[in-house]
Amino acid sequence: MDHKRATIKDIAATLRISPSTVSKALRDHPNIGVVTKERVKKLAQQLHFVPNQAAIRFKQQKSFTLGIVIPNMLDHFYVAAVEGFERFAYDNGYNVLICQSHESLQREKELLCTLQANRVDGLVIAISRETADTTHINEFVHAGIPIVYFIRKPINEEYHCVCSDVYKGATDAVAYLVSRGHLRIGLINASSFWTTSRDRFLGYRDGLIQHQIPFDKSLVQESDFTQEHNFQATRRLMQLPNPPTAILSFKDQVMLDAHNCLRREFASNADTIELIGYGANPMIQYLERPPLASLKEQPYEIGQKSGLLLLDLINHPQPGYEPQLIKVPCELQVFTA
Amino acid sequence: MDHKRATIKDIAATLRISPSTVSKALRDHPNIGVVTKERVKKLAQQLHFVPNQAAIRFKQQKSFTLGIVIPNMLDHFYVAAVEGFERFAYDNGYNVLICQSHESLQREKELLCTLQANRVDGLVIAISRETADTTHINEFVHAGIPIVYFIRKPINEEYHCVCSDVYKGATDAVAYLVSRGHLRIGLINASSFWTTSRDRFLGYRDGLIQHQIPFDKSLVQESDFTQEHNFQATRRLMQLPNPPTAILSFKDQVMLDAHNCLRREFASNADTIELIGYGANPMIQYLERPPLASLKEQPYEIGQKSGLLLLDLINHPQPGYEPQLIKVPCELQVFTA
DNA sequence: TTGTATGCGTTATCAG
DNA sequence: CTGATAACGCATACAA
Repeated sequence: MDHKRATIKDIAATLRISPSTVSKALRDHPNIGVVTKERVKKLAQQLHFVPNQAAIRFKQQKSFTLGIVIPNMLDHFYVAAVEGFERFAYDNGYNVLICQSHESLQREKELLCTLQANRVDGLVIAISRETADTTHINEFVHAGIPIVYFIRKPINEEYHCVCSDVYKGATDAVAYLVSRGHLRIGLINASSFWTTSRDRFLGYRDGLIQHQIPFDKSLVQESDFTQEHNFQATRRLMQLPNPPTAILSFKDQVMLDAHNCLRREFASNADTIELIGYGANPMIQYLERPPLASLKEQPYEIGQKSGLLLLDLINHPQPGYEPQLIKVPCELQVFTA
Repeated sequence: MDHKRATIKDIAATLRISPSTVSKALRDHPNIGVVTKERVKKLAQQLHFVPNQAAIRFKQQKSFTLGIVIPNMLDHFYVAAVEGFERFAYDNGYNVLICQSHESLQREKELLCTLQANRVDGLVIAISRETADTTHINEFVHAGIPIVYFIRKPINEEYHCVCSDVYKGATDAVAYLVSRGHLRIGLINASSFWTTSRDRFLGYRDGLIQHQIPFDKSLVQESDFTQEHNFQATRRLMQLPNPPTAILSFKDQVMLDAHNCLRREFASNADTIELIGYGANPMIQYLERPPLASLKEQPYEIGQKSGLLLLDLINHPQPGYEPQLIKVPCELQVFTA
């Protein structure tokens, strides 16, 4: 039963025709007679012939494999982004190697090395928290492998990028909070290495300015994605002489920790502080007293568009391709009635 | 910059030695002189030489790639299992193709076909909800590709399998509920195709018997993972003439829906009904009134052990390998103080 | 110690 | 319409 798998040669030998004829017949090459095609295809079926991708890849000098690097898969946001990308890739005949950096620069470097050894035809990456230096990524660019940043992009690199329109999201959130009477609005933001942080900040600041609310930099705190730091950032805000009455957070995860912190440590105001995050995490529906709102992003579309852009770069390599910056809208979703 | 990548031939030509010498030198073959090795390695570095895995795979007739098929990645449990598997695979020089069936048999078949075309060296699979027939999987077995079922296994197939010891988990849960005075304990279970459902059921039933509690089959309901059905199953239990005072659920997701259903539709008893699920979902920490407990499983270890077993099967192919059944313990984690 | 020859499965090119 | 041949990058058995 488990003898070697059938190859084109086997088919050719059995049918006493040449391998190249078989190859063409299987792929419906116009130069092959209908009768021959039929015979070949029939036998191929009988032998459970499946073309050896390894050989094709080798021959074509193309791996038909794309790499996608994300910080982790515990975040539904990234999972959805991967799915959008993967679906698009599969539909176009590509495999996808999914890699998690776990927010480690070291690991990210190793992954890129593996991906390079695997001769991926293209790469989509959301850089790790630690990725301030991008030499390892630029190596890919030098090797001529198309790259698309997505979700997170280093602030000083001008490359193709697909991400949420977090700027508009922030201004919308601020506008909504102002409409509910808030004048002291806090921001818990993430690494300033990323454009996605800077854009949230700019949206927040411009949102305030649009409503003639003075910008107060003590109301802006930085955190990462650890519960510890999220709690600390929340405390710093709440211990201000004039604490905020509403907080916009970089992500729902951060918002949930802030929510928890308020409940445990600032119980007296916990219910009056209104919170908005990014992501519209589906788990929020299970909370008894949900936060105010979240900016619902479209990670699936982000993944899809990254794939579209990447394949375009692969199929139409142009030296001076102007860096594309694609922004996918996000929308305020209000939880409390 | 983006000219073709260096190959062994390039190095050989530059150094005016033969490709095979280069090949051996790079892999520290004992037959090569130290001086030559040095020269080769130095130049390889300079040229940023990375061995072409595609060629190696082709040559070796091995893909150094493993497949892992799971229902989806939205469930942290599967994500952790994938991670355990992946880490183990990477550490042993294998790549991993992660595939999601999205609980669709059709998609599962397509995925297996792709994996076969990619000549994966082995496969780990948690079958979809719809997978009652396993012909498509048996094809792999016939092709001589090692397979390990994990997490979910069809009830009528005797193959290698790694999963949680859900039987013991269920008896433990029942024992704990009994110790808290419960005599009417419900069970919301999943598809009876799976051993993992049957074992939960057996553990539940035997647990009751051990405590001289009569088994009442109306207390056992089946659901899938949709919120709709989870709500329905909960309603069916609560609308019994003599409803349960505690419910054991197939998964935390099911338990959370039951929790929600109770709160919304049976508010008067919502707080007295004690709930136990499987999975110890980390999001539970954010609930104000968490359920009673959850059986904490060890998905990472399950993934790891699946990898270990799979690699063993790949490296020591034995025709009459006795099917291994590996059970990873799970432990009751109590949330309410 | 080093080099030469061969083949893995497929496809592209060119000749018949 | 069909077939022969070469090539992709590497590893290996064998020859020198």
